[in-house]
Amino acid sequence: MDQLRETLKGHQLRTTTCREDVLSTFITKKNALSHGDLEGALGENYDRVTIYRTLKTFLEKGIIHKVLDDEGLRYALCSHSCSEEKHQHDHIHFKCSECGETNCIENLHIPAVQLPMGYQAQNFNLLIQGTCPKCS
Amino acid sequence: MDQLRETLKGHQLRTTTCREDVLSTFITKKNALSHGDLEGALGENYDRVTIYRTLKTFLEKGIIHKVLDDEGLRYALCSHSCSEEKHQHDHIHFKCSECGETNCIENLHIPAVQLPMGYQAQNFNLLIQGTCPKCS
DNA sequence: AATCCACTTGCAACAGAGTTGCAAAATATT
DNA sequence: AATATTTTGCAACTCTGTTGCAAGTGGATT
Repeated sequence: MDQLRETLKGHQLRTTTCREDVLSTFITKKNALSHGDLEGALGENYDRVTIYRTLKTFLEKGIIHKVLDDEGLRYALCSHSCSEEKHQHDHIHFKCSECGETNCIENLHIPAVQLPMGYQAQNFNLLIQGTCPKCS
Repeated sequence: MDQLRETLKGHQLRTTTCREDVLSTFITKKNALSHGDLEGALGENYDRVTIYRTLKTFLEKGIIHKVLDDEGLRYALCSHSCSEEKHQHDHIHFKCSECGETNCIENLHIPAVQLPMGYQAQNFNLLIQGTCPKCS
């Protein structure tokens, strides 16, 4: 529980109960979470707006990153400690069509892609859909 | 202009002016379009709701597919004729951070990825962000 | 532990995106 | 031209996300 305070302090953030609870939710559930998921988990305790603002702050500080699939926007913890300046920008996410969960796949590189002339790539985001180990 | 009617008929759709105009917009502008883009282009002529429903219909019939980036949802024409049953599911999209346009990159395969044990992939969606030929 | 300032929260109100029900209009078929 | 079926426009609504502001809290200082 003190680890939470450490993480927040490490990103120059005041420790508030909402931030601790949101961060802790991301850590215990390991999959990507939408605002709605968090509202479901903590909604009694905090205002909708506060959760939105917490997510925005965590994004800016590099604690979480956006995850997109055709159902909408989710967030997941950044694996290697990202900071405000330095972000790890290549992500692979796996969305299970059975259980609907989306997870980051760590320790896996996106293979190089030969882009046509003139395109300059900055970052890559791969979304794989299929069946996860739990559901197959 | 008659090609539009052919395409619609080919997907068992009645030809209406709205559908023709939406389809024609996708063909002339070649990049991915959001509902807002279409509303901007044709908004005087058709109701918001009608454009939403047209997009939904086109999606179901496999005429267009979803394209996602962190700014939201867009749609783009399916390259090889997709049908209601058979969809080409691997897509590479390039989003230019300068001009904001998102385009499908055709004729380019996503290299194989070694997924951890237990994961079964069905389709791949790669979003590359960077600078496009026009802007570099 | 009391004070202070800056930051954070809750509330209300708003803006935008997307959906649904229903009556009127348009399409394709005979 | 008449018909059944599909599509459209309108109104109303839901869901997601944002903004301004006053009240409350965190944490550094004394």
